[in-house]
This record gives sequence, C-alpha cells and structure tokens, in this order.
Amino acid sequence: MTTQRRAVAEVLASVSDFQSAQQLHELLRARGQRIGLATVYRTLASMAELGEVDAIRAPDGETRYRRCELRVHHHHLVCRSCGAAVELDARAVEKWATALAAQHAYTDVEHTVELFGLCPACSAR
Amino acid sequence: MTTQRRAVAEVLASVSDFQSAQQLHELLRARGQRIGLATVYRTLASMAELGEVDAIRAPDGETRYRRCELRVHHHHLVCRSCGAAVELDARAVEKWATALAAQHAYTDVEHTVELFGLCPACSAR
DNA sequence: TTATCTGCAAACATTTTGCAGCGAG
DNA sequence: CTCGCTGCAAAATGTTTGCAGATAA
Repeated sequence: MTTQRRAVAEVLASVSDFQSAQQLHELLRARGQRIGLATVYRTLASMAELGEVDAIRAPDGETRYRRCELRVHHHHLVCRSCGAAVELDARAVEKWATALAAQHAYTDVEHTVELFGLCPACSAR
Repeated sequence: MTTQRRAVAEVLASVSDFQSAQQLHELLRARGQRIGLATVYRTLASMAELGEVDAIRAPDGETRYRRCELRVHHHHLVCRSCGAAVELDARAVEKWATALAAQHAYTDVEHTVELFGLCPACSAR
C-alpha cells in the first residue's frame, strides 16, 4: 500500500464512470498528485487482476476502468459519450455462452459482452 | 477494383480463420503479391464497412478479420490458439441486449459479444 | 535493511496518415 | 487525362518495460 496506490483507489472512488488510464492519470495530476502514467497503468493492471476494478475494452481499442461494485462476474451497458455505466445481470448470457461452448466442444472459454450506447442524458443533447 | 483489392479478397477466401491484418499481409507477400501493409489495412477497413468481412477485437487488442458467410449481424466463438471460428446465431443475445438498452433508456446501442476458447483440436494438444 | 514500488524515458505494437507517383477507367 | 489507389516512411496512439533511485515494512 503506497501513496500512489491509495491515490488511484481514491480517484476511482470519486468517479462513477469508466475512465481510461490516461484520463485517470490526468485526474490525479489535476488533484495535485505526483504520479507517473506508468504507475497508473501498473496499478490498474494489478487491481484488475485482483478483481478490484472492472476493465473493458472500448470499441476504439482503449481500455477503460472503473471500481466495481459487484465482486462477481458481470457485464456493462456503457455510455459511449460520457462513460456512465450500468452493471448488468447477465445470467442469461452466461448460460448461453456456456451452452454454445459445450456444443462446439470448445474448452477454456471466456467471453466478452459489452453494450455501448448513449445514456439518457447524452441522448438528450 | 484493383489488383491489390482482388488479392486481399483472395487470401480471405483461402483461409477460414480469423487473421490479423499483419498476418494477412504476410500471407500476401508469401504468395508473391507486392502489396503494402497500409493498403491491407485500408482495404480491410473498407471491406469491414461494407460488411464483406467480419472484424473482431481479440483480447490482446489486435483486430482480426475473416470473410463472413452470413451477411447478417452475428457473433463468434473463436479459438484463442489457432483462430478457428464458429459463427453463432445470437438471436437470444440480440433480444437481451435490446431489452436491456430500452430498460435503461440508452439509445443508439451497439454490442460486442465474442467468445474465446480452445477449439477441440487445440484442446487435445 | 531489503524487497517492492515509482518515475522517467525509451521501447513496442498496432494502426493511421501525408504525399508523391502509379494505374484504372 | 484525371481521380482514386498504392507504397513508403513517418507519425500517432495506447501500453509496456528497463533501470536507477525512492519508499514502505
């Protein structure tokens, strides 16, 4: 537990939307935190591995992070404009994925399921 | 319709798995085709826009392409090792996605649904 | 003290772009 | 002939890594 690690945890707590590593880095620097971009990446990577944050890959290839509420596996409906996100209960999809994998004899299956759209607020604009 | 464009279409026809732009470029050069990597990227981008190829983003961030059989929207179960892929009928998921988007008042929704695993052949190894 | 973490800058990988020249129509 | 396509190399982007110095325990 270092100063920087705590700082990253704090920004994550202060925002409710998905942010890229670079955005988080800027937020940290804006708050006066002295922290390197590499550290942000390293910290986020380790937090993601520990399941402390959600990481999703946006359509443009950026990876975005958010502290996750649910500690169980789940998916998101993310606003493409502001990053606001809803965590989804995807039991139906899980079952579907598992069944299909079995049907085609694929093993060691993981899945990517993300929805991107415009949230009500951004739609209005 | 240029020589290069035709060449790209041909390699795509000759392979049945998802390949990265770079892999396709190598295949083309191996066949003796003189073609630049940039052209491959440009051609694939335009083909993807026309719906002539499927483009999926692998977990490692690479985009991989394959000529698609079905001209309708669909998803894939892709072998993480060899790239072999099964096209999936995902009507159930479509409905799920649409319903959730409506429920949360998100508009202009698109979705990413891909399964990655090991195909029977690669599992055996 | 010691193992770990950090910052910086350079390295990387993939994809995009500027521009002069080639080629299809 | 003319406009679009191509090739090359350079640039842009997002992310990772090597290494020396700082820091937590």
